[in-house]
Amino acid sequence: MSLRHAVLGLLAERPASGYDLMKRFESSLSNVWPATQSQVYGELGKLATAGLLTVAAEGPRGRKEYAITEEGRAELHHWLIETEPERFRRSEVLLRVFFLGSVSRFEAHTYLELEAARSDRFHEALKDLEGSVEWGDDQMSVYGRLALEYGLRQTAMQAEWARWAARQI
Amino acid sequence: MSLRHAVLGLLAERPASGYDLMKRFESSLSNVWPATQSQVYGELGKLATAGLLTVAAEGPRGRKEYAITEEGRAELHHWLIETEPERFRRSEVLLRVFFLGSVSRFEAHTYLELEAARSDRFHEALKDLEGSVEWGDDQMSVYGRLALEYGLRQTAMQAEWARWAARQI
DNA sequence: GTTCCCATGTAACGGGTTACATGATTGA
DNA sequence: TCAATCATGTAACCCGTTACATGGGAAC
Repeated sequence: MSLRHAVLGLLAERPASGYDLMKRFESSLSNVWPATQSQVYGELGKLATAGLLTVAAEGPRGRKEYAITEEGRAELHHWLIETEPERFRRSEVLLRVFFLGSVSRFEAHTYLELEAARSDRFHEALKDLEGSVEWGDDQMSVYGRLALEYGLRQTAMQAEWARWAARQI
Repeated sequence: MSLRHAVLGLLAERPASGYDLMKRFESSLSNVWPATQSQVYGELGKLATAGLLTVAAEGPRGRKEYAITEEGRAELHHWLIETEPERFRRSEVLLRVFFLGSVSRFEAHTYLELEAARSDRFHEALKDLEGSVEWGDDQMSVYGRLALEYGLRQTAMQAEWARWAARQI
């Protein structure tokens, strides 16, 4: 049920149309909470019906600009502060590790080395992203940087673990 | 589409009934790939129809013991070695971080410290698990330990990151 | 005038969760 | 005999993905 909060969170910063939101999902939230166009438009409709958003303005080409309401802000705050986030679940990488006993040691070793290389590549991609984004003083820049640092630490840890695991075999 | 591979992977070790599989999902895979009872029974039916499993034996109370076929093993091997695992997606913890600008600095700081404490608690729970499991020489023990080490490193990294992030604010 | 970008929506499908429904066997 | 455990299955619902469908406005 977090897509609604992602939408509320983005609109809390400033009003936007569904189209605008999609771009922001793609540019800043894609690694954290991806969403498709049909999902976003659907959710905007539901949130407006529920009174957490309003259509603040209508523009050309049927553009509807949504703005968060007081109830919307209250719901966002409630979610952020008073509810616990879901712990991580479902890792395809780890699921495979459980079954490495069903292939040869050589294949298992290769899998883990490959996984290390993939983590390195992702780590580098995040560093490139860090270098290419124009970081400002806005909300998204400040907190987006914290999230990116998490990604850097995560990918580094994954690569180290995979190399360690490969040595264990 | 990984539930089918989880089922194949468990049955590759030894034949089992749906009921047996559920217990194994709960005891060893719960942190990596949780599954519900209705999912497991449904998947067993589909896999048997597709010829990746067979009903090897029937027991009391309508018990059906499933065994993996050669095609099943081939599919498991193909998935494990020749396909790429999905990279991590959707972190509710990080989604919230993006929106910490919409609450006070004090609340943002508290959230991150709380997150650090939650990571510590999960880390300790994993250590307890490590101490309580009877580790043998079987496939699941060897590779399960690698997965558990990942969890330990992950939770440690999360706690460190959250404390670092709290200091940034 | 044609191509890009802006802009919104619907439909079909698949996977996951929860709840419902049923019943046999074992052991205290 | 009663409770716990073994054992299988179905139905409804929600969420996410992919594909389809449509059209206005701006710039060249």
